[in-house]
Amino acid sequence: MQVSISVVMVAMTVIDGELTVAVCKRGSAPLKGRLELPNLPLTAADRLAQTAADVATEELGCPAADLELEQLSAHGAAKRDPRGPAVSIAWWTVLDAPTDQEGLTYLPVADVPTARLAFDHASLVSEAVDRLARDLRYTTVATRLCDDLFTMAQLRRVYEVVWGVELDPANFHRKVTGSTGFVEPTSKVSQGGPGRPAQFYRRGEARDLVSPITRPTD
Amino acid sequence: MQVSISVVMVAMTVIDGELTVAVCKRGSAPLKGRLELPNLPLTAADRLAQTAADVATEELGCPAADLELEQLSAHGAAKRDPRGPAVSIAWWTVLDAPTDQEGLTYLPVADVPTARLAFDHASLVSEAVDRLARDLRYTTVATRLCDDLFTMAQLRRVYEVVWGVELDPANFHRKVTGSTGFVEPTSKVSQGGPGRPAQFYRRGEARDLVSPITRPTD
DNA sequence: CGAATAGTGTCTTTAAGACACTATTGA
DNA sequence: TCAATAGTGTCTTAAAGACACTATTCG
Repeated sequence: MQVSISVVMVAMTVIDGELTVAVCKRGSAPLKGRLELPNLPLTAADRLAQTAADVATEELGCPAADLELEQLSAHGAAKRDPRGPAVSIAWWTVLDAPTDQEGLTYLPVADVPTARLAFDHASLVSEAVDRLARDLRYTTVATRLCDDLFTMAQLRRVYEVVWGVELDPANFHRKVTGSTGFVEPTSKVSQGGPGRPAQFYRRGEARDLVSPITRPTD
Repeated sequence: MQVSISVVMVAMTVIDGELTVAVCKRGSAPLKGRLELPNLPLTAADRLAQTAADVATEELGCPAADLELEQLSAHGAAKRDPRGPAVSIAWWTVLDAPTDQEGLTYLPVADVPTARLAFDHASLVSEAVDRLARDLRYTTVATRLCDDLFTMAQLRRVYEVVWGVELDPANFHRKVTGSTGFVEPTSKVSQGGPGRPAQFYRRGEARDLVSPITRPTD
């Protein structure tokens, strides 16, 4: 059986202390005008990863080279598209800041249940948020939600926003700096805010954490 | 673009202290006679999970109701099939024992690199083994690699085979029995072997472990 | 009996969590 | 000065690992 395949992207970023997801308005039928996740049709069978990169570059307005895209899952649907049966392959990624791509908006994930996203996109967001929350424990993905230079407090706020908890600053600092390859200290310090200036860090080489960051209320 | 989709299954089980994967011989071109993973073409776009269940039932000879199938990943290939471009969607599962389905053999995963599996199936096996090794830490999947009734030593051997390590029987016993919902004790005890008879356990209700089983040499 | 395996007790070490305390800035 | 935030010290508690020890079977 021949089906058409679309590649869908769940791109998350933190804005004003809220976890948000990039969405755009559908420009054509079916469900014209409804919010949906950025996506593109697959144009060649051996271009799965390339099409995901294209979605990032063209729909998200962010060069794929700056991102780490990860495959999430594949879903089938019989009548998504009037032209025939379709399968969607979902990917996810995180951005250190919202892009200002034309037509793209960032929807707080807390508002997704009431935003009536097109097709099964609401469940894809929920799947991606679960995946991100899990990956925060075992990987260094949180550093990709921060700027190139970030303070320990900024990194900690990523965990607090995604997990919806408060973490002890002292223990978090010790845990992160004690995890080989998580962050690298720089000689720069923050300035301007209240309180003692904080040291800036940048991403370390590690992708996986040897010992996980404990998520409270486990 | 219209492509054909195949659903591929990586089914693993332990035989004689070795982790093995179910493979069969290709019956048609291309690569006729080469070993490959069990698979079926997708026949309807909204039947992704159903087709995976069909592969289990028809190719593996194991009713899908007895298994937990999990999606692994999707891969594209331009010239897999001479009839046109194709995408494969891989799933994985574990069996408590090899099935005796006609034409199916169980290949030790250690032999996969030299067995020249068709297409990208060798990398799918490697991806599934990694996933299984990871899931042993965080889930109760190991109980599905055992019979309905199993001893603590049999459960421990699953970990030892997949991880390729030795675990302390005393600490393993305490950790597993102390993990809520992992196993349920029965009143039965083993008999016939050397040494003190062991208590039989059966699977508990839990799917995820509150606190992971530590993998040595982390 | 001794060899083998099951299972418990217990000590040591490590890591997490709580939180007091010091450090350094802006108002 | 105080309020605020950064970061260190240190105590308590929980869990992992090592391994001695007991329990129960077979040959």
